[in-house]
Amino acid sequence: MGSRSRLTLGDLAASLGVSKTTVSNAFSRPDQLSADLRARILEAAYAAGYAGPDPVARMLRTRRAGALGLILPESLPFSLDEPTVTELLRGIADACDERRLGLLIVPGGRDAPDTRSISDVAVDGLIAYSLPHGAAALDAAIRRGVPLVVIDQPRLPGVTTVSVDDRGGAREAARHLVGLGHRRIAIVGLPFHPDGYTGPATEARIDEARFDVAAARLAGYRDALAEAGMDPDDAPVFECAHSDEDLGLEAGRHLLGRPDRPTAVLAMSDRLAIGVAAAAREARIDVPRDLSVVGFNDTEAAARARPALTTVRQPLRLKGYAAARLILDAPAESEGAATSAPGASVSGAEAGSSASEAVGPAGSGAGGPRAAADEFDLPVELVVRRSTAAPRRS
Amino acid sequence: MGSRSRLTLGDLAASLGVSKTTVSNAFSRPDQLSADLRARILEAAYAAGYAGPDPVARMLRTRRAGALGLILPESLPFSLDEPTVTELLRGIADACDERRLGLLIVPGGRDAPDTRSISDVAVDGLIAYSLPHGAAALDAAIRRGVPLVVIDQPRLPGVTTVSVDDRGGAREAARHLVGLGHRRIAIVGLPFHPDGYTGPATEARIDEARFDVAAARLAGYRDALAEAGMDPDDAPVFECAHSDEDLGLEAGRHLLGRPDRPTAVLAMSDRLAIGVAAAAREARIDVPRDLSVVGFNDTEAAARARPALTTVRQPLRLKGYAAARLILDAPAESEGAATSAPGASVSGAEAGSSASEAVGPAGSGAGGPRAAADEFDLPVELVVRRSTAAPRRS
DNA sequence: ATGGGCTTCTGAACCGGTCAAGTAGTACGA
DNA sequence: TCGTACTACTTGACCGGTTCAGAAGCCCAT
Repeated sequence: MGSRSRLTLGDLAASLGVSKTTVSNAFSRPDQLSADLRARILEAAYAAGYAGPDPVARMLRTRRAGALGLILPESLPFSLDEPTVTELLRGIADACDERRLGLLIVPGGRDAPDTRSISDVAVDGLIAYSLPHGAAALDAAIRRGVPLVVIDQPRLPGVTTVSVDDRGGAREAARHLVGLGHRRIAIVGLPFHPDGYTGPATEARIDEARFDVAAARLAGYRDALAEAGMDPDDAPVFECAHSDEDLGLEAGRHLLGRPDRPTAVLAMSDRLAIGVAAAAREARIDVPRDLSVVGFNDTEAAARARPALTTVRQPLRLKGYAAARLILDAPAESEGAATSAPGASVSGAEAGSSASEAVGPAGSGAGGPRAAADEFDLPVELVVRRSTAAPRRS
Repeated sequence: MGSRSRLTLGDLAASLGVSKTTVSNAFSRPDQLSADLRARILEAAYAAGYAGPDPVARMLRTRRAGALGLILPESLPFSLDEPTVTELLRGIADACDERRLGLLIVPGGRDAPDTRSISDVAVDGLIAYSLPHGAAALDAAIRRGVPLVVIDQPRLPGVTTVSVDDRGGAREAARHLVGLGHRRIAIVGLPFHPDGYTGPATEARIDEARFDVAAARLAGYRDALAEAGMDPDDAPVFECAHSDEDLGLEAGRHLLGRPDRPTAVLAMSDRLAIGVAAAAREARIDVPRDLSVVGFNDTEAAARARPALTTVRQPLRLKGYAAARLILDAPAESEGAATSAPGASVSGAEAGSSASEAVGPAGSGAGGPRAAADEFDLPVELVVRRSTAAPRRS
């Protein structure tokens, strides 16, 4: 009784007649004191209702927070609908669980100017996912000083980046259609800008795209169209503010209503593709006989769709895992016994050794012992299912 | 140059010839210094690459972590499959976003003896979801000293609890079947114990159930059976280790293969119910003509199922929101202008006022100004769809 | 006896901020 | 001319641990 303030390690030490250090050791370094005394201390602590050293005080001294921070492009309630995000989360959580680290989802509007939440959070590292180019949050994350890995964002000098070969995957997807004989191909895009716009994408919006994924995939599509001798700019692009079935439906209605109806649609996500297929069904256009549809990501829904969706598979979970591992392996870690990752091993992403992995545009430094390579592109793979076929003779 | 250590607020102050306090104020209390000086400080900070006060040091002094901790019954990769968890997460995130708080997912096996992760995490409050009775994690959470709210767990004296009326909902579900004329009713249960067991539930497992939800729902089912003059113990109970379609399928196969095939199944979750329906389809048993199936939770899948699932709706998102609000409103907060919650308002869960809401078994204290009531039961509602019908005359 | 090596425990500095109280300096009203 | 009030800034304690460099005691070989 008496003092109303919480019990501290010091109080406990005093009441036991030992030093703070010893009590501290009882909790954190059992080998530094006799088993006897330790038992006595723990017992007294328990009896007094002392739950152990204050985590924040400990963090301050040890400089470790025991958690990774994750910055998402949308608020969590929204993001949980997005299979790409949940898969990514699983991958990150895999890595966190291995190390018994917490996963802290950083609050706040992502393209908002207020970045307090990012500088105010106690984490050992930050992962930023699919932030728009130039986002204030990204700046704050960089300045924050903790190890940072960005996923699906434009390369920034000095910032470790994890992505997949979006452009290559998109190119494969488009080549697939071109190879089947399609010449009237429309594109349904992920957002180029974080402004909520849905509608035909103007060339200006595309040129100044702030979302890397949309830009890269579009570039890949156009690569293939150009290869085939077509004018890439002829393919109409319908931009959707989010990746969801409803907007895909809207895009599909728009594109299928055009006079020179496309014979194939390249959608930048499975959800959009599924929406497009729904629009086709609505208009009694058969997929794939009268319309081929290609998605992206190869989420579960793609295989379940009817017809099953041709799409581009990307290793989403691995992407999350790799990002987390890159942060966790970044600082010290003498690379000793490789007992860390049971099972999975980030393909080509094991830090160190092959700095040849770095393909950064602006050659990132003089190749010296720069801790880790700073760009990792995971492979993608075209998965051909039943939603694509040769166009009918017209 | 020189010192290799990170720049601190003190360094900055020294280099500017002002006091630490003033620099601190420049960041955290703009009104405490002249705009001029503030601008100069911020500029110098920016130039020096100082990202703002160290969050951990700040936390130590202010005793606020800016984050809520969430303890889940399973690891995150697993939990993300579970619609009940994601809905709950949304609700919690809603509340966190309102207050710009982070959401920290606490790592570690939930029924594991190692609770370090819980005492080592920097949070302003903890939410524990559906932990088994007697879990070490729960103990640790209680001892931790921060505000704690448990969801879907047995009432514990002094611990704020948020649940829904599981028993009442289950009772309604069973009454519905009884009312339709069913007499041979089987039950497919959520786990009673965290031991991974799947199979017929022995009476011993049920009596010592460690998961409150399963126990409460079973009790509700049995209430209704008893009301109808049936022996509640006659209804076979098949326990599933997790709530998923595959185990529901397994349960269905088991129950439908019995000599005295049930005419109806009460499943403790929609996913289990959907699995049971799949088993029926497999055995060419028509739902609802030859078998009625009732789920629980009313997740999205229930409405989408074919036939659409009769189920018990519970406000999952609200449950999460309410839990978070109870934590956030727990300590100070002078209840001034109610500008806090835009839109939503926890029905019956606004702290303060009606302490009559408290129905705790062990009268929680002498009714004095005990900050908040400590039990909140949200309502549930039976939703009748197409998966239930009267049994055929046999 | 002497001294090295161990185990066990202590004292004071430190982690990087925030807070309450206090000191100047200036303005205002009587 | 003084008291009051307010603004702009400073001082020193404090948040609750951990860490590093010893000190004290003990065992054992030399």
